[in-house]
Amino acid sequence: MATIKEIATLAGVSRGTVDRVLNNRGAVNPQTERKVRQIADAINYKPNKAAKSLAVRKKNYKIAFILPDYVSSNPFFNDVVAGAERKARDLGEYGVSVEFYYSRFADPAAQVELLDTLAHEGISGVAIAPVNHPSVAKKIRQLIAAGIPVVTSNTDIENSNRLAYVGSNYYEGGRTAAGVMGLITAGRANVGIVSGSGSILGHTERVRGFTEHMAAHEPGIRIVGLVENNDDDIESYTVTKDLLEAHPEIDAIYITAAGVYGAGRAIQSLGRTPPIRVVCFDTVPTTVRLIKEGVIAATIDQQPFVQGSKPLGLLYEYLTMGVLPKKEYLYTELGIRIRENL
Amino acid sequence: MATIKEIATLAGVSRGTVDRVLNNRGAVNPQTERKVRQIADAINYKPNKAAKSLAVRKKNYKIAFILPDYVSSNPFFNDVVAGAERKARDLGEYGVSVEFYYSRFADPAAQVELLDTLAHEGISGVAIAPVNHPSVAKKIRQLIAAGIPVVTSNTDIENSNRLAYVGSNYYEGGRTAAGVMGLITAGRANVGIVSGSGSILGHTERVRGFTEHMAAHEPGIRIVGLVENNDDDIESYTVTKDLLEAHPEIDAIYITAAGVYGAGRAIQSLGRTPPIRVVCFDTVPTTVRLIKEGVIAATIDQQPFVQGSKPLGLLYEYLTMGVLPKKEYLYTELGIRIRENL
DNA sequence: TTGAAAGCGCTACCAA
DNA sequence: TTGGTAGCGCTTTCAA
Repeated sequence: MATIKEIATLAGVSRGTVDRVLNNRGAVNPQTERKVRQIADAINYKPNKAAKSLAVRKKNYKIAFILPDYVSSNPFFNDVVAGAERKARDLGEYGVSVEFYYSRFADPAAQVELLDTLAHEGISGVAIAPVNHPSVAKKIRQLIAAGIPVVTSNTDIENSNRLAYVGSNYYEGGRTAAGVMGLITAGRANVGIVSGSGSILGHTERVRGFTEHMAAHEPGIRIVGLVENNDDDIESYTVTKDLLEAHPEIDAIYITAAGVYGAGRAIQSLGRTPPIRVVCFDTVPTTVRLIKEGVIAATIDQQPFVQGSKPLGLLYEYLTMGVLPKKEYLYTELGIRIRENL
Repeated sequence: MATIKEIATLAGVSRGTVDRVLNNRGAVNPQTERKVRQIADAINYKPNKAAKSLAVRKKNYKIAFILPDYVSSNPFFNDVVAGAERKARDLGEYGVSVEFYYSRFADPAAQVELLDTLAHEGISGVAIAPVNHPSVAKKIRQLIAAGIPVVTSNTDIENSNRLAYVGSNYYEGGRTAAGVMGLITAGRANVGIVSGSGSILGHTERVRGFTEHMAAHEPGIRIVGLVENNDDDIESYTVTKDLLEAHPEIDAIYITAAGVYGAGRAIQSLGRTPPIRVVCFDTVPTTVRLIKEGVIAATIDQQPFVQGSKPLGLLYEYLTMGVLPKKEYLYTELGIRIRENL
């Protein structure tokens, strides 16, 4: 384990000089620089992370995690928050603090203002589930330009220049759901789709991935109808019931977003034989219950815990070690869950 | 962020004393002790991990990872090794070194000797995929007694008193496979089982989990035969072929261990219609290929990467922070993989 | 352009 | 039973 001190001794310079070379700060005589670099990789120098994060502790890093305010009513986000809080505690033990903020959904102006305030209060980094609006993208670009790293979580936003996105690949999620549907129906089914909202990108992508995969690989599967539930369980219940009554031939249902419980209850109440095969997303408590009751065959999980924890981890690495995320798109894994591996 | 120094000031004692109290080293006046403890949790003291691991760096921790020597011929273990190497690199940046050892499979004496040598050479901790033999368990107990933490990976060993086990829950893996089989056959199938070896606990557990689940929940699924391939692809090819020829009624195959490629090729070569539904374990390259070709419907993944990385992480936490694993059994997740979410 | 030194929070050792 | 101090590897500041 080589250290800066060793390099300094070998090069016959001070530790400060070595530091300047290795971290490109301040000016150094090109001769010395070359010598130091050469020695550094000759002895395979790797900075000690514990020492690094101890030394920068004086900076008192503060990270903000901005979530939409509907998190409390959406059990999916419970797990995102749990992941974030867990990581926040870990980072606390390294001297970094995390604060949570909730900004009104569908109100880009409010989110922009919050970002602005945080920037002025000297926040060190930001994790955010952004409202998809150009004004938010612009504000994020400003933070980035001011040297404040930003990572998006759960939903991404274009042209924002954020460091990375941590979340689901919605299109692939749709394809995976299609694959599961193909397997459990042996390639023959009439599918009804219950989606969230046509104006939310993630939902439409999940529909697109599903239908495109079916069109390409499953000639025996027809999509016979699509309804929207606006992520509301009651609405979900009624539109699903209407859909099933209007299309008695439906023997499979694909639910792309929230409202799984409402749709599930509608399906259950009709009690069709043979039973309707249902595929949906996320592993919230009501969904677990419906899987156990045999109403839902499978659900696709998108690692909400990771969506909470990883953005904070990336910001920490960037701030204390100067390490950029390996990839711009850090997609969470698409886990297929059935009764037996819940 | 409270520090030891602050506590010392508030309590009117030295930092050394606070350290003694908080880490239970050396004797301290009960009065002082109470006072220090009280202040510590009044200001919610949490030790700084970076500082902790920097300070213990002088100890120059060395961890050994002992794997069976067949890892090189078993692609599943490539991922275990990859996970371990990745973590080893990370730990290197915190001043901890990791060395890999390969001990002959099915030779408990060799593994015992290796453990003994390492202990005498002053190893700090051991991660091991143990040979399941009482002599190995006994040696592990000795290391534990000597203060050397041991964590098992991939396979566990009874009565060894190791800190924790990181790996698959094989019984649950069998149940999950049964669940998948139930879904993709709509509950009607004649299943042939291709297992590894009746003398390897993991394999028999996967058979047990599968058959018990079928007996309890799937009246329409019959298990009509079981053959063993000894984890060899050629043997797997021939026994699978024989099984299918002896039982023309078989329309589903469950493979519990290695030899997936051989079995898959046998199934493929017979070209039955309707196609035989196949469920197996692990996501090695040949399995991926067979899934893409439509021969295998689904595979159950057991996070080999985690089996490599987590044991090292646990040992690091224990050695530098004195933190014990949260649980004794750290089961990896059972991920269902199909063509679309490989 | 460089060196010297203090300090991040914790551990460990020696002296009292 | 306690205090004082040096040191882990790195960053940062001040002076030269």
